[in-house]
Amino acid sequence: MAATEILLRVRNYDLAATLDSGQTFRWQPQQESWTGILGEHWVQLTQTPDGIRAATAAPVENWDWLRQFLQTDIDLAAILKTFPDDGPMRAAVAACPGLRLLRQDPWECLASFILSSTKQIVQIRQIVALLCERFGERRAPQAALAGDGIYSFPSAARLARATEAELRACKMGFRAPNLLAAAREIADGRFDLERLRKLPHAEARAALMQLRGVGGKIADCVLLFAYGFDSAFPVDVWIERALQQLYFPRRRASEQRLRRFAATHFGPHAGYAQQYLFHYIRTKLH
DNA sequence: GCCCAGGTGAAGC
DNA sequence: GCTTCACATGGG
Repeated sequence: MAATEILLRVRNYDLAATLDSGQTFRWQPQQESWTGILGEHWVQLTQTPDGIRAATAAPVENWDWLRQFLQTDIDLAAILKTFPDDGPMRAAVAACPGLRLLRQDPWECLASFILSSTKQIVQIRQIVALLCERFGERRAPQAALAGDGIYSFPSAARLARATEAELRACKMGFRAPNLLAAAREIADGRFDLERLRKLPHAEARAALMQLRGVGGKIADCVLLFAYGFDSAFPVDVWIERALQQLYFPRRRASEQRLRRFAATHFGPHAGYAQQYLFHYIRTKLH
C-alpha cells in the first residue's frame, strides 16, 4: 500500500548527530525535523520515541531506499562490542550514543568529498548547496520552504556538461577541475562506480585513487560512507591530531605510522570507531 | 593581516 | 621514506 509516511522502528539512533556528523552535507534542520533529498525522493525525517518517522512528497510503495540510507537494520550494539576497550574509545562512545554511519549514493559522496579538501564542514555545505541549486533539479513539494535542501544532487552526466568556470563560480576553487574530470570519466563510462561494490577493499581503494584529487583520505570516506567498507579509516587533520594526542602522547608519530596503528587497533568496524572519535573530538572536546 | 580548514600531488632532499 | 609547497576561498 503506497503511503507518504512511515515509522521506522529503531532504538539507539541519534538522527541529528548522524545527519550532522560530517559524513553528509545536505540535510536541513527545520524545527524538530530534517529535510533532504534521496534520489528522486524529497523526505522529512523526525526522531520519535519509537524510532524515525519519515514523510515524503509523493506516495511510496517500497521504503527500502530509506532503510538502506539510514541503516536502521544494523545491529549497533554488536558493532560497539568490537571496539577496543580503552579510555579514548570509551569516552567517544559514551559521548555520542546512537551515532550511526549512513549508506550514501556513491556519486554524491565522491563528488562531495572531492570538494571537501582543506575546507571546513560549513563551507563544504555551502559549496554543495550552490552546486545543487545551479545544476540539480527541484524535488521539493510546493509547500516546502525556499532555500537549501530542495534541489537534487546533480548527476555526473549533468556536471560533465558544465564548464570549469561554472563550477568555480560555486566557490570550489582549485577543486573544480578535479570534480569536472571525475564527472566526465563517470558520465562517459570510463569509470564505473557500481563495479567497485564487488571489489575487495584494497582494489576499490586503489581504483578510487586513480581519480585526480582523490587520495587515500577521500577514498576512505567514500569506501566507508557509500560502499559500507566498515574497516575503511579516514585520517583527516582531526583524527590525526586525536590519535597523536590520545594514543601517542609521548613521541611524535608519522601519518604512515598512525594509519598502520589504526588499521589493527580499532578492529573490523574501524570506520565506525573513527566516526565516533571524529564526532567526539569535534563536538565535545572542541 | 594571520592561521586554518574531514587533502592532494609534485618537488625537494 | 619524510618535508615543503601551491592550490581557492572563507571563517574566526
